[in-house]
Amino acid sequence: MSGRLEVADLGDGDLSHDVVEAAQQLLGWRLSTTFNGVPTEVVIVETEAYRGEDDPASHAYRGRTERNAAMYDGPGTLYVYRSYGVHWCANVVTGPAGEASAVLLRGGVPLAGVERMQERRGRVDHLADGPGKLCAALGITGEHDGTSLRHGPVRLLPRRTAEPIELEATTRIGITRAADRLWRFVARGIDGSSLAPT
DNA sequence: CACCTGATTGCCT
DNA sequence: GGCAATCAGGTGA
Repeated sequence: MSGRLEVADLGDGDLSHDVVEAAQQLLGWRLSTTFNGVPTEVVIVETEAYRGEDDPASHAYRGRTERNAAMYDGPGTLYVYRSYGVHWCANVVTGPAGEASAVLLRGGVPLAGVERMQERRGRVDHLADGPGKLCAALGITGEHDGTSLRHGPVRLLPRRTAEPIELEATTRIGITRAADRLWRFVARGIDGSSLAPT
């Protein structure tokens, strides 16, 4: 479904508010890892909101399981799951605490450590333009599930610019239940060239 | 560029 | 046992 254009609130970095709002505000934020002394970083340009046990498309829809336990750990937790038995996908858990809501990080634009990402991906382009690719580029795996995005090995960093971000809201990708909600958000006009690498 | 398909494995019914 | 919050490579317009 085609979407509608909006402008994201800048937000305050507080992940405890509603997951749909958080999904929009996370656009322009950065995700970084440093393994073996080599930093890699992307700017987030595509997200999807999954609203806890109320959302038929959420992994938490049928309550807590071993896989989705990190979703119940509260805002700022990283939830990583395996998709289609092959890929890792990363989520930012949001509030309210215990609601088990999370924002799936569906795409990023490389900002730093591009050579390392190219090694991990085994190619030079399309490094992080998909949820599985984003994790592969940053070296995020299931061993990072449940870690803190503020203090852990995978860090969420505030956006650098105060410019409002223009975004498109569309239906979520690859799901069958609750497929009509416009809870996918794609940032427009971010290509990484205007943001200096760390 | 749009659409189609095989690969691959863990999770839940 | 069926399905899934995907990816990459192929085909054809």
